[in-house]
Amino acid sequence: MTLTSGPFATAARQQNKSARTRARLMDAAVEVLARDGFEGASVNEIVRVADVANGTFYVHFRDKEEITVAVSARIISDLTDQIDQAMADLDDAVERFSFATRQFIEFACGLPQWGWMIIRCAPALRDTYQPMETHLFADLVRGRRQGRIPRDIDAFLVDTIFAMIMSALAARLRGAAGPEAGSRVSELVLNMLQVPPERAQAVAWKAVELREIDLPVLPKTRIPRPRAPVGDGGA
Amino acid sequence: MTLTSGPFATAARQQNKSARTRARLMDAAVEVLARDGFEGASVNEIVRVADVANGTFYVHFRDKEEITVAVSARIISDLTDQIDQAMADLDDAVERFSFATRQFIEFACGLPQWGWMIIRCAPALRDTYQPMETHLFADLVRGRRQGRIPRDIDAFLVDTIFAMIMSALAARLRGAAGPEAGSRVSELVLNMLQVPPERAQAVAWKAVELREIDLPVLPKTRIPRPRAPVGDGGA
DNA sequence: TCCATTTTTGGGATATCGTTCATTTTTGAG
DNA sequence: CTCAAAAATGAACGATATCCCAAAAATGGA
Repeated sequence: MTLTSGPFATAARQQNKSARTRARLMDAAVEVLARDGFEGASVNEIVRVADVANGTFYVHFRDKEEITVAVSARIISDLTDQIDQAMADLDDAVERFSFATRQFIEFACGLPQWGWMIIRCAPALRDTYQPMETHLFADLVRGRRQGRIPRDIDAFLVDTIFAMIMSALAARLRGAAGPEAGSRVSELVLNMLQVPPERAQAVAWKAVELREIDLPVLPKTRIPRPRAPVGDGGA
Repeated sequence: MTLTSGPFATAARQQNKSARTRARLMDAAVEVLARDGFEGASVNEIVRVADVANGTFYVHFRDKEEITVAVSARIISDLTDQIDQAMADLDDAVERFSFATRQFIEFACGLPQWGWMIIRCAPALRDTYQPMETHLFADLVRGRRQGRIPRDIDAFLVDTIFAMIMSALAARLRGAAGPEAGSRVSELVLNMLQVPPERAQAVAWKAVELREIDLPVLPKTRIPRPRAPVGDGGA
């Protein structure tokens, strides 16, 4: 099954053993969380999938929540970084929104386990997933300031938009919607924001070159072992 | 704690012992499902809350899924019945939509456990909750036919709208939104459907008399014991 | 090659899970 | 009240959960 494959394991292949084991646990966690959801997942199932002894888990993580947060935070951070980078040259906030939405959905479809994991864990770990909404918020406020979004932006609205995007992703993952899902939900959101319909449609359906997100996880190049004089027990 | 209170238990107070125990289990299930979600809920926890012996559970239900479906189906059915009834005199589909949405959110806020339970179980039991979307679908198609909703209606769109309503309900339940949540999300949906903005606003914010949903569960008036020569299992 | 350090191991303590079923308690018609 | 039918009980079972820790294995610099 999932032995040394998986995005985290692949990215950690050059690192020391501890990091590699940690990465395998994280890959396994994604698989289990995607399948069973946060409440339904168990540490035992994660170590089983990772093909690692159960005691090993507790060397790396305190409990289910910690590994979930670790995995989620890493995925969110890498994903938003890469999407930000891919649209570095886009100034128009409306186009940015549509691009990011489409890129996000298509990406999460390429790694369905990541998609499902996000969908099933976001409600249970709201503050961990907050950065995604914050990003969204920022772009929308920008569009408002640019005069391209007539409607006022606030937290309730951003929450609503986030729910719409997640719903579209879920539909896509379960096969109820095709690749057009991103454009459709983009257009719906822009209509909701009272962007002129012609413009909403033009932006949402404009052909864009969706980047193939590198490898979801970049190694973060950590040197194997710098120099560790004495062990000290933290809190 | 939750001894003989709870909506199901109250409604079953006049029925035979079996029905009363069943009702207590259902009340307890709602409490546990609201707190722990579907995957996280356990039969043991349900019987603990219901203050009933563990073996008793299996006299009434096969497993966790069965009681969840039973509870959900009953709640959905009662709720949609009552909302339908409350808007029997409303013809305009746009007004019907806004009314139903607002009534639904306010109702689920009055019984927060029911609200949380719906939010946390709907994703896991999609087909059980399908009737809600079907109702929504019907009203929207009606509005389309009436010429009041310019945008075409399809499953993807209804899914999106459902997600928006659930999101608004969640915001309301967690205290992030006030009583205006229903009107806000109504207006957003109507904008999305390309209903003229003035009309959307007028309909969504029009003062309506929200009915206090009776007792969520009506007894279904089953005579305590009519005369039962042989037991028969109705579907 | 050797060996101190890092890392993994897997079994054990303890708790809870779902489920069954022989037994006890409750119910209500006669 | 009597007593057969209906309902509820809770002890007991095996599976599985979390978490810890003494011991074994792997690692990598000298």
